[in-house]
Amino acid sequence: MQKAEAKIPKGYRNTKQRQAILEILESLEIPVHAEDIYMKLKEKGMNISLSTVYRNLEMLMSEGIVVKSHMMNEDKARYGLSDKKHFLVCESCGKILIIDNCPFDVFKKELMEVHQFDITGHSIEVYGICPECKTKNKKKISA
Amino acid sequence: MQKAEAKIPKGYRNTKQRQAILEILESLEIPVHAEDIYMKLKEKGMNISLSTVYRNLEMLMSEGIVVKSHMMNEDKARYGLSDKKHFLVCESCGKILIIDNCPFDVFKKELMEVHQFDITGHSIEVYGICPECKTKNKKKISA
DNA sequence: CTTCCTGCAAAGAGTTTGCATCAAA
DNA sequence: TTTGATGCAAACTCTTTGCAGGAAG
Repeated sequence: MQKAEAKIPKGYRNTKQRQAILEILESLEIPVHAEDIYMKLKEKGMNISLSTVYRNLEMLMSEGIVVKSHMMNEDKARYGLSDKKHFLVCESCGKILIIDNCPFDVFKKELMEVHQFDITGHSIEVYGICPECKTKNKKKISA
Repeated sequence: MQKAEAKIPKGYRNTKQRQAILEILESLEIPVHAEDIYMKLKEKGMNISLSTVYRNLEMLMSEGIVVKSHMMNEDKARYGLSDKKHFLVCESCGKILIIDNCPFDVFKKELMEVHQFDITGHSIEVYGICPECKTKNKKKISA
């Protein structure tokens, strides 16, 4: 199974900033804050501004390539390619895992019938405590 | 099945603003913006400030009584009692329905085993087009 | 009385926008 | 050459915070 490569959609110019933003998003396992993208590109020596990042993210969202999500307990949004949209978040350390087998489709049909909605998408975030944090907490208690 | 009534948790003073915020939350079917709560109380003639609303929402969240959620395409958070946390949102008109039978528990066990997480909570938002908007769109096209 | 809570105003933080310049096509 | 895209700075909006006065217990 090959990774689908996100490309700049037709009708938009191929600028190096735009290209770089897409590459960053592809290289990441989890969705990130707009400023993370900005910082990573700055570190690479690229001349880019935060507004360019935001403007491109907005364009990519409108084209369905990027999905925006808000984690509980976070004040800023995260952005990621649209195939990474189901998360398992550790409430203790903030670690984020991607859930790749989404069981939602089973439920989707029922939901469409009951509410007569045409379902276009969904977003799932699951919160919990990761194995590492569970271990740390045990140590604290027994110490 | 009787509706569980949310009360001001122990250790906090019983002020009329706090009480009123809780009553508003109980009276609503769907989660609302902080400013909605503020406006509703202002309309009722209550002397209250937006910061009081935010401070109380924060307290209620820390006590697990209120849940904060960000809808896609919205810039501000919504707050609701914690039993109302699964939404069906119309992308066209913004209408929000509560999904009350959450199928997630089936999946939860598997997730805990695979990732060794202690699952503490989750959030689900489903997006689509509601029946009314489907009808409107059809009319537009045929006109 | 004591301490928490509130209202007000100001500060903060993330995101958006206006505008002149730059570069893709 | 044309027009979309960028960088910078300023503007906006939601949310948080400091502080002095007020109310709950």
